[in-house]
Order: sequence, then C-alpha cells, then structure tokens
Amino acid sequence: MAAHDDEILRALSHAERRRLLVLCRDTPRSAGELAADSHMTGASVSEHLKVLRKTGLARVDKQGKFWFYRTNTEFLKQVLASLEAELMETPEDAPKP
Amino acid sequence: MAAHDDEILRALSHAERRRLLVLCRDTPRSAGELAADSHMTGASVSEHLKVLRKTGLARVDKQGKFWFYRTNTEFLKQVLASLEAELMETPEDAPKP
DNA sequence: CATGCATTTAGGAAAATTCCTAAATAATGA
DNA sequence: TCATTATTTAGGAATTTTCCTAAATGCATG
Repeated sequence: MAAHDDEILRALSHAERRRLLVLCRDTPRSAGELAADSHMTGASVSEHLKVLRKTGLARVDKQGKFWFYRTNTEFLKQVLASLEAELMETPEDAPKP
Repeated sequence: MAAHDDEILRALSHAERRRLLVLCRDTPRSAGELAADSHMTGASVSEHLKVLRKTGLARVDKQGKFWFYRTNTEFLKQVLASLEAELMETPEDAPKP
C-alpha cells in the first residue's frame, strides 16, 4: 500500500461510494438505476462513479445510451489485502521474494 | 461498517497516519519520537495523532512529560474485518443472529 | 436530421483537510 | 519559583471534497 494509494482509500471512505460498489459487485448497473436508488442527484452519483472509475475500483461498460458499472472485485480484494498487510502484518509475515 | 464510520476510513486514507499506526502497533511511542521520525512538523504529527485518537484507532498513555501512543490493534482489526464484510460478503455469508 | 433520453461535465458555494509557524499548556527539576 | 522540555492548540492559507443546478455530450430512433 504505497502513498499514492491514499486516493483509493479516500474513495472507500465515503458511504455512498461503498454502497455503489456493493450494488455493482455482482450485477452491472446503469448509472440511472444507481442514481434512482440514491438520495442524491444523478450528477452527484455520477461524480462518485467517476471517483470509483479513476481509482480503478469500478469499470464502466458503455452499451448504447446506458453506462453499465461494475465493481472491479479482484482489485478491491487486492486493496483490502494490502491494507491489512501494511497495517497488521509483522515483518516475518512478509512473503519471501 | 455504518455511515458514521466514514471518519475512521478517512483517517486510514492518509499515508502518514497509517505509518504512525504501524510504528505504534507493537511498541508505544512518544509523540516526540514519532515526530522526529517524520518529515513533518511536530505540530502536524500531533494533529494526525489527534485524528487517530478521535477515531479510536490509537490511544494515548500520558506518563509525565511524555505522551505514549499505541495503536488500538483490536479495534483496527474489527474495522478491517467489517470493511471487508461490507464490501465483499455475499448475504449468505452474514452470520445468523 | 430533429427530438428525446441517459449520462456526464461545468461552475460554484460551503465545508473539511492539510500543513505551517507561533503561542499555550503540562510536567520536571535546579 | 524559573527555566526547560514535551506536547498540544490556535490561527491561517492553500487545497480538496461534496453537493447542487444548469449546460453539454452521446446515442438511438422516428
């Protein structure tokens, strides 16, 4: 977990964005569907989705008028694993090169 | 991981604060020791320590002139576990009440 | 091509974050 | 008590975040 990954953790530190990640984890969802399910404006949801995209936590698949978002589950797993490694692992736990 | 815990994740989203948590994880460290080891001002380190205190991620033990900080490892573990649960768990994984 | 729908981007205001220097507080010990 | 050391808090500037409304873009279809 390097310093430049602060951005990824900051992305995870907002409840709306975590909610979006969960919604798009198993099923791709269109931006409109996600916005409809939110207390926020479509524009605001779109901004949150942009943050998730930019950090690599979500990907978008444009199909015609619709933008389908899906969580990048593998990457998310890696992020959580390396956060845990950084914070909890004792030096001996570190894998040998 | 409830909405009000955004603050905790935001605290984790800064490299300096994660660094402080690791330094104080196994050995309590005085604020001065932590500041000496940082590229930042003592005042700035103190602010970061305040954030860690406020979120419950670290605790302080005042011994005379020195304030010894130590990471609240148990709580940190819980935070990481519940973050993972919120993001990765399928509904069936959820423990029965 | 014109219209409409889905979505994003622009612009902007309010609030929060980050970092610094300087000043305040707390504890020690001569 | 006075000076010294350890640390925090105050104050402030620069930057970022968050949310909104309004305007722009992309795509499909009559």
